[in-house]
Amino acid sequence: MALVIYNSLSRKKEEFVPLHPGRVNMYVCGPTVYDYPHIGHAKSYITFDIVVRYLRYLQYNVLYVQNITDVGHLLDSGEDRILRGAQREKIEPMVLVERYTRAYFEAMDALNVLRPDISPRASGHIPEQIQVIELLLQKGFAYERNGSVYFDIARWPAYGKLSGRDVNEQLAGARLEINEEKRHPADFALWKRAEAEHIMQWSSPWGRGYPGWHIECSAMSMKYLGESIDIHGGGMENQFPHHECEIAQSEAATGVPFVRYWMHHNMVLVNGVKMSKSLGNFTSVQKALHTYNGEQIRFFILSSHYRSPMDFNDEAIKAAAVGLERLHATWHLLRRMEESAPEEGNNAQAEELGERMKNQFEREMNDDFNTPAAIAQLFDHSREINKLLSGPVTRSAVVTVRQMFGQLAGDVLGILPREQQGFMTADPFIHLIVRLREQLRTLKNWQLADEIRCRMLELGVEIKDGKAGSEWQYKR
RNA sequence: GGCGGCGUAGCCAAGUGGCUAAGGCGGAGGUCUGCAAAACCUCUAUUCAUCGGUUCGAUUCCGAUCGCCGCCUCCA
Repeated sequence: MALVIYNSLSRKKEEFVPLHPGRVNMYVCGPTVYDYPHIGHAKSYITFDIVVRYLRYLQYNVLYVQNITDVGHLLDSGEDRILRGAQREKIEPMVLVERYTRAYFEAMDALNVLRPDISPRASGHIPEQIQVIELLLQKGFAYERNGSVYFDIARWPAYGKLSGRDVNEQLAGARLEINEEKRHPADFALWKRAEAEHIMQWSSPWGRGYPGWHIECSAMSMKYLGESIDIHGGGMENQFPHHECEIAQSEAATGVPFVRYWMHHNMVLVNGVKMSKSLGNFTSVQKALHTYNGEQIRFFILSSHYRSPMDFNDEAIKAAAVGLERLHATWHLLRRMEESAPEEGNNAQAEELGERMKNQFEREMNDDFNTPAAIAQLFDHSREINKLLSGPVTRSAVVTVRQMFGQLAGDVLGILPREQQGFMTADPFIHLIVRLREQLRTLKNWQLADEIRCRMLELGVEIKDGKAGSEWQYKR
């Protein structure tokens, strides 16, 4: 069965067919870097990390662009978020941007989110944005007023097709004061005139100013991925107005469809309400990482579907983390058996299991990246593997199953423990201690053996004694 | 007021017009075992918010009601 993706544009699941066979161009709305990333960001970027990883698993050549917004994203008060943050921390705006861009990547690294192929910054693409705005003015889709440029909604009847809205029925100025410069209340800024005190400003054909929030995505998407792209991802809260504006300005400028598949993930809730910076009820990724490790947070996020809301609470994460231990235990067992299993014997059962693991996992993932169902399959596979490994088994059988398990749970879902980096880890020393302790056990020196096990656990290494010897793993 | 989503066991969470409603956590019992843990086996929703309708048959489709959430120019 082929991959099916829920397309927000049609509100249906559609078979995925990329514009160019074998390659996928994908753009995801990145963070505005004025504060630490929170769990909501984690859900967003883990969601699209899975999309990229699975598409690559399916042998697509994926080019993944995710912007860094560092200008033009305004608060209700009209202040730029970046300038506000810079004032708060009493530093230069670009120092703030650099600080939180790094914090963002560090957090995503900890969550085992692969970095995008390109992470373009809005402030580094002012000429490209001006170019798109000029094109829109030439074609008559935009107008200039007092040094600001607005998109003319009246010239673009399709505005509202993504979010199912009729702009004329929306309450004009429901939350924001009506801007007298606009012809229609729904017209949105492509370029804003900068007052003298506004530090972040650039020269433009319309005077000193700065770009509107929406235009960066259109300009950078076009620059790196072309006029029509396969997948554009983002949060549901950005469906309107942000993505609606992107479609309008992009398609008005190029005359071709902007995005083939729009993907929107649902929100993270805290006690039933949305987690957001503006509500102040967010948990930063850094803070969550004090309590849980990256795989645990990632696994918890993947244990509900990306289009479902997710309530971030300790009870649920702890329960998920215990479940993840089962998958890790199977992984450790596979790794250990790979070294100890004999060469001789029959592999038919392992071949059959590996094939079934692959088919069942793909069946779930092909259904709009159904990670909770795919994880459920892994639990079933895990049980089967444990049973297989408790009987006579050959090394090549173990390798077959280990490779498949590693590919599905590790490469695609990214929930297996990662190899330690660096030229030397504690592993060989732990291994030595475990071996020595095994000798104590054969001598029935239970007291000392138990003390070593207990002290090692305090140091974060769990030792389990089995019939065939002792196993160990890091425990956090 | 407009647009969209959700309500499945003690908790988390898939799913389907009809055979036994996945999986995880928790709980109960068992096998194994120096102990501990793991692993394995068995059990743990006559029922899918409520009420109607369509249908031979609905948790699934339709309508209404209740509850919760998001968006309506700030957000991942």
